[in-house]
Amino acid sequence: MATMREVAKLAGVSVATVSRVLNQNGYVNQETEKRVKEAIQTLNYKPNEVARSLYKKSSRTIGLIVPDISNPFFPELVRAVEDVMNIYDYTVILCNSDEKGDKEKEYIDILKQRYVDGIILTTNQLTSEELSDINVPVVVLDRPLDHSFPSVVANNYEGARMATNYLYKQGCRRIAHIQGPLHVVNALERFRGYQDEMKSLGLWDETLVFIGNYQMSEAKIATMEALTNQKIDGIFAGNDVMAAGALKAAQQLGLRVPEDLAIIGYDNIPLAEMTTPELTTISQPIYDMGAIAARLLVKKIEGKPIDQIHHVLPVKLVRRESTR
Amino acid sequence: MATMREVAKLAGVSVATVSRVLNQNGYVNQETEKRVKEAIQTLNYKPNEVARSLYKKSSRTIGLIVPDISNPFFPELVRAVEDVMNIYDYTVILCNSDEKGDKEKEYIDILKQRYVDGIILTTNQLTSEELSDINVPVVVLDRPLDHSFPSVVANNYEGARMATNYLYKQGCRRIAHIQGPLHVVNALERFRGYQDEMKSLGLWDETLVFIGNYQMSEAKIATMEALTNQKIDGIFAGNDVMAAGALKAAQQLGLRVPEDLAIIGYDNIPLAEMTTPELTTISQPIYDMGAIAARLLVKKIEGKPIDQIHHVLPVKLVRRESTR
DNA sequence: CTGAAAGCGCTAACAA
DNA sequence: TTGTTAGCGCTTTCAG
Repeated sequence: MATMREVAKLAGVSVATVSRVLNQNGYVNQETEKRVKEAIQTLNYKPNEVARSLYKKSSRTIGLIVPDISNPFFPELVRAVEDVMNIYDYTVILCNSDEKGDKEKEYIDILKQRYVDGIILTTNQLTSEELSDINVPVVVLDRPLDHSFPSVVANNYEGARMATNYLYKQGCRRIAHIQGPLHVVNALERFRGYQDEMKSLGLWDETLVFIGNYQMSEAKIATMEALTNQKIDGIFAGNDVMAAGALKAAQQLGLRVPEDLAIIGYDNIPLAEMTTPELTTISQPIYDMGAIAARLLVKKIEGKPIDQIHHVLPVKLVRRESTR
Repeated sequence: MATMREVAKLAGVSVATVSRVLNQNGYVNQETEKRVKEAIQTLNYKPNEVARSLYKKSSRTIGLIVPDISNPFFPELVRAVEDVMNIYDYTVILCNSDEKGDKEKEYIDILKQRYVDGIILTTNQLTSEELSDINVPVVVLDRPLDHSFPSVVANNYEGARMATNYLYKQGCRRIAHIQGPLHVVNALERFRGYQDEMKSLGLWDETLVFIGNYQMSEAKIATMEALTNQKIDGIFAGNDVMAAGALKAAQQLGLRVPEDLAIIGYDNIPLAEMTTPELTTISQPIYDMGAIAARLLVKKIEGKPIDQIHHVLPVKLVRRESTR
């Protein structure tokens, strides 16, 4: 890797001049500019980003903290963030927090030590007080915190009501809910949406609620148990992975889906089209969420005006085969 | 963020001394060491990694280039790499190449500009000549290149023979193959394994081979067509995603799986357990592959001796419900 | 329009 | 055992 000094020498100018043509700031003679550009070409010079970062206190890098990239909801989100950041010439450091506040904090420190220009957080173990002294632009994605940071979330509450109501309209009256971990805000909101809808339908019964922890295996076990002990004709699962688990349980018990039991998931991850029957689900604009968050972060970093701080994206029902 | 100078001032010593206690090199008085440590504590000092990188020409960061994180094979691989790198205090920059040589090259340049200490490549668009002047430690993962770089791959050829032979032993005689994109080395090897096994079984017939491009939808369409035009009693799909597509096609045509048609996939991604029937598949130790590659890279970076340069990990057959 | 020089925060000789 | 100094490669005043 050639250095700027070498380019300068070859072009017969000072490093300051090279820097000027590189960053297109300051005045520089047409002639010299051409010579410098040639030198850059022949040496295949690429500026050293580390040196640049040290001076600028900014690294054209952002941190992206997700709970776990192997959770099928996140790959698309991560991809979207990477795509957008790539357009703006930022690089992304990926961090898996496993929903642990400690790991999140640790990563935030590590990222700050590297002069990241911003952080996208997909997590909510940290309170906003703990984040208050972070002094790096932050955008919160998928997991709302409070109103102190720009955020991009989908309308979990509405989606849950929509799902529950759809099952009702399909004729279900004993509608169970398999809930995700309630310390995860969106799981809580989905539960609330379900609860409110059931109440307004006059169908609320707390024994219809089960814990699935966003895991297929746990959801399957919980569903097995629920289905054998209760009369249930519809299930609203807190995510698609749990819906797949519920589907398995139903099939194992010899129930027909959707005839005997309707199932609806949440997220619309690729898996939802791969099961048989395919899953009816609430679709979140996952890619858009990531892309919007990334754009928001870039604007914050560059100090550009932000028209809207909090984005609540609409969700929609995708009818497939697991409901009538 | 406090700087070293501030720590030095507070402790009443020179920055050199602070550096010494920080890096535990050189001699330093017990007393002063204590004072320095206190100062570090009270200021909550964290060394500036960028400055450190500039001097050391090393950033405790590695680049991980994958084709596409949304392809369900990669999240687990990425997770493994991140986990291991995290243990050794390295940070990972994620790059999606979409199998494009240009993007790969571009990312490699960007990574080098940032003084990454190493790169893990999960791709094979670049020839080893193009990579020869890279002068950064590289480990090749999942997609073998040639023998110039350390590599970690699973035994694709054996896996394919195993899958094909298993279908044969289950009584299948007209065994089709849905192949992945042949410019992807592992897809090619799986095809070769299938071909060789079919030949040695005396069953080889080139009209039994279809293109699925590692995509569910394409595999579904190809299977539909194949199934209506041909007599086929077994399908070996180049990956699980395509196996899921084949399964859908079969079900849509009213074929029973595995009774009328046996299907076997490849990869053993989580999806394989979510379909009904669950997919019999060839299991690759995905997490291990990532972890071994990461360990290999760390050893290369730290100049430690490497006992084995090329790792070909064994695969195994996982019997589930899509075969008899 | 251009160059010299200082400095981003850290590390590693070299002296003391 | 400690401080001084130079320098990693770049950017930006400040003089010319």
